[in-house]
Amino acid sequence: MAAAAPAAGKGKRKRHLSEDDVCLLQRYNPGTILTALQEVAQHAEGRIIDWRAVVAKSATGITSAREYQMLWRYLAYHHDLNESIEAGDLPLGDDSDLELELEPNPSETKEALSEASALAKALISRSSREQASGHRINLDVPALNTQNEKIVRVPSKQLAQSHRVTNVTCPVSNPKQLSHIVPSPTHLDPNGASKKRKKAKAWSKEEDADLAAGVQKYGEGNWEVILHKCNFDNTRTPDQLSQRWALKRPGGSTKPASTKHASVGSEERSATIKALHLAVGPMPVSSALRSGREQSIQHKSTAFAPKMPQVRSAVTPSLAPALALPVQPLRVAAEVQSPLRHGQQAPGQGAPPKLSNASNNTRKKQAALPNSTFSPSSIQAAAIAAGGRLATASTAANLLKAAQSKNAVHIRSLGATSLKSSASFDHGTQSGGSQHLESLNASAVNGVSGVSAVNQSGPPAGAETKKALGTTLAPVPCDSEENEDGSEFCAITLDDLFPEDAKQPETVDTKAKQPETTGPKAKQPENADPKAMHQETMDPKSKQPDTLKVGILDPKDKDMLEFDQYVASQGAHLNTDDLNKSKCTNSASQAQGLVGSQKNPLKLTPVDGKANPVTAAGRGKPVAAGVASTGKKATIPISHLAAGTPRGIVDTVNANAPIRRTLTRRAAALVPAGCQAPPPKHAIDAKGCQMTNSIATFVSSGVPASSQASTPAKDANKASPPSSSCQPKPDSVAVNGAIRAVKSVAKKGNLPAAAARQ
DNA sequence: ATAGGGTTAGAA
DNA sequence: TTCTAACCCTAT
Repeated sequence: MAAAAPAAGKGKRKRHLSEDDVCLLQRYNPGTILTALQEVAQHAEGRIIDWRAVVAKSATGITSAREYQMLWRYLAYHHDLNESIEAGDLPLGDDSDLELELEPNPSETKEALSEASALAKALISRSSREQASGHRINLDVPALNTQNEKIVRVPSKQLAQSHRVTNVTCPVSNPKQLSHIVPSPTHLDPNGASKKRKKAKAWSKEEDADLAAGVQKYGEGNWEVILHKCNFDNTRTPDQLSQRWALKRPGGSTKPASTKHASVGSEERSATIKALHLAVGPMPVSSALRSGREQSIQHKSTAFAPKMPQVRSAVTPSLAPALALPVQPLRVAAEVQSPLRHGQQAPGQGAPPKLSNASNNTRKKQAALPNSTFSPSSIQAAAIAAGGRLATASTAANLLKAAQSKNAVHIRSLGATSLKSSASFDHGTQSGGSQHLESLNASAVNGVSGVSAVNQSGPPAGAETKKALGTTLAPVPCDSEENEDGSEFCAITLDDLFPEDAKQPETVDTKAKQPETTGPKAKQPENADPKAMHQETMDPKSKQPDTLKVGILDPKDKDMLEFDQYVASQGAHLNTDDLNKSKCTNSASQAQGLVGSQKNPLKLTPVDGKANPVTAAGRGKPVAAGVASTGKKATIPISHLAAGTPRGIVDTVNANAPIRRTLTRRAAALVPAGCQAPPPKHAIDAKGCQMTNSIATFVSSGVPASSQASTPAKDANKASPPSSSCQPKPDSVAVNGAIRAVKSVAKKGNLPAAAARQ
C-alpha cells in the first residue's frame, strides 16, 4: 500500500505498510488506518505520543486512546491487536511508540504511486458499492500525486460511524487481485512500473517456519502446493519458496556461521541425531555422536551399515559431522579431513568435528564442501541412510529374490580388487555407465582396499599411489601416520574426495582407462590376486571368501561398539520397515527437513536405461575409495561372501557431499558396505543383511549392466575394464529383474520423485 | 525444478 | 560505500 509507511527518521527503523497488513486487520477500514497514520504523524512531535489527544481529535472514529495506540503499534511494530479494549482504557505508558519515526510524506516511487492509484480506485469502487448498498463510506481519495496529499482523508463523521468494518474487503495493490476490480498498475503505468522488480520482502521467521513445515508436509519441490497450503501471502511465488528453501534448508544453507544461525553445528548435530533416531530408533546415539576424540575412535561402523537404511530422508552432509564414526573394515584407519581442518592432526585423535561455515563464497563451494570433517563412518552412516531409501521392504524383497534366484551379481571381493582402486579414485568427471560400474565395483568394493594398501605401504607407496590415483590424493598425500595403537591413518582432503572440485578432471579419464596401472605397488597382502582385477565383477568367481582382517576394537571403541551392536540388534526390524510409512509422515519429513533435502540427492539412474546415468554419475564426484578402510593389529577373519563385501565407505564419502550428484552410486556402494560389515561378534540379522546385499548387488552391477545394455551412453567409451566386465550376461537377467523391481517400487512412490523420474 | 549468477534495495 | 538478502533471469 503506497500510502503506507510511517517511515524512517534518522537512525530509526522504517517499515512499509503493505496491503497485507491492512488485510490482516479486518477490523478497520483502510481509510481509518490511513487517517490514523496521518494523525499519528501529526501528533508525533515528541518522544511520546499523547494518545488521548490524538483520540480527541481523531477523525478515525476511534474513541479509545488505548485502541488507537494499539492500532499504531500493530501497524508500526506488528504488535498484537487486543480485541478487548474498552473505550476508556488508558494507553500504555511506555514510550516506545516512536521507535519508528514517522514520515508523513514519504517520497513515492512510481510503483508506489501506481499502487496507490490502484488502491484509491479500488477504494472508490468499493465505496461506490457500499454506497449503493447503504453502507456509505465517504472516502475522498486523492490520486496521491503530490507530496502533501498522499494520505487518504476520511471525513470524520462518516468514519466515526464506520470505522469498524467487518469483513473488510481488502483493497489490494497486487495486480492479480486488483485486476478484476480496477485496471492493473500495468495499465495505469505503462512506463514499466509493473516491470520493475518487486520490492524485496524480507522473509519473516514465520514464513520460514511455514516454509519448513510446508516442505515437511508436502515435500521439497512442491512449492506450488506449499505456497497455497501454507499461509504465504500472495506476494510469494513458488520460485521464491524454492530459493528461500535453498537458502534455509538445514544442511543446505549457504549462510555463514556468523549470521543468524550461529551454531549451525549444533543444529546439524541435533538434526542428525533426530535423523538417526528415526533411522534406528531410540538408542544411545549420543554416545555415537559425541564429538571430540572419542568420536574418532576406530570403529567397525560397517556393522551398522545395513541397519540404517530405513532412514528415508536423505542424510545430507550435515549428518557427517555429527556422525563421526570411524570405520575400520581393513587394517588401515583412514580419516577424511577437510582442508579446513587445522593441522595435520592424527585422525585417531581427531578434534571434534568442526563445521566449516566460513567458506560461504558460492553455493557451488558449499555443495562441494558441505561439511568440513568427514569420518569414514560418518560418511558411511550418511550414505547408509541415504542408500537406505533404496530399500523398501518390498524392494528389498524383490531384489533379494532377483539376486538370489540367479546369483546374478557378485561383487568382487576385497581380495580380488587389489589395486584397481585407483579407478575408483578417478571418477572425477568421468561419466557414463562405465562410471557407475566402476564406482560401484572398484570404489565401493575395492576402494578401501586400495587405500589400505596405500597406507600400509607407507609413505613411498602412498606417494606413488597418490600419483597412480591421479589427483585425488594430491592435496594431502596419504601420509601414513601411526596412531598410538599402531593404526595407520590416511588423511584425505575433500579435494581428494572431490577432485572435480579441485579442478583436476583431466586425470580422470586416463586413469579410468588404465586402472590396472594404478597401484601395483600398493600392497594388499590379503587379496593381492592380480587376476582378480580382471575378473568380472559379476563373475561368481570373484566371490572369494576372502578373509578380512578387521581390527579389534580397542577399549576406547566401546561406545562405538555399543552403537554398532545396537544397530545390529535393530537390523532386521529396520530392514523390514515399510518405507512408505515414512513417506509423508512427520518424522520422516522432519528428518528431511532437518537434515536436508532429500529430493535432489537421490537419483536412481540405474533404474531406467533412458535415464542417462552419465548425468548423475558423470557429474558425480570421484569416488573417494578407500577413505574408510582402517585396521588394527588384531584381526578377525571375516567372510565377506555376500555381495562381495565392499569396504564401501568410500562411496559413502561422496554421499556426504553433493549427494545430489552421485547418490546413485553411493547409495549402492553403501549398502553393500553395510552388509559386508557385520563382524562375527555382532549378531546381525542375516536376513536384513541379505536384503541389503541384494539391493547392493542390484545397484552395483545393475547400473552398468543396464546402461550398457540399453544405452550407449556418450561416455560409454570410457568404460573401464571393470565396467566392461559387467556386460550383460545370463546372470544379468536377475539384475534387470532387480532393476525392474526397483523401478516398480519407484513408480509406486516408494522412492522419491527424483528417483522415480530416473 | 533447480543451480548459478547478476541485479537491486535496504541496512549498517 | 559496503554488505547482505531478496529478487530476477537463464541454462540445465
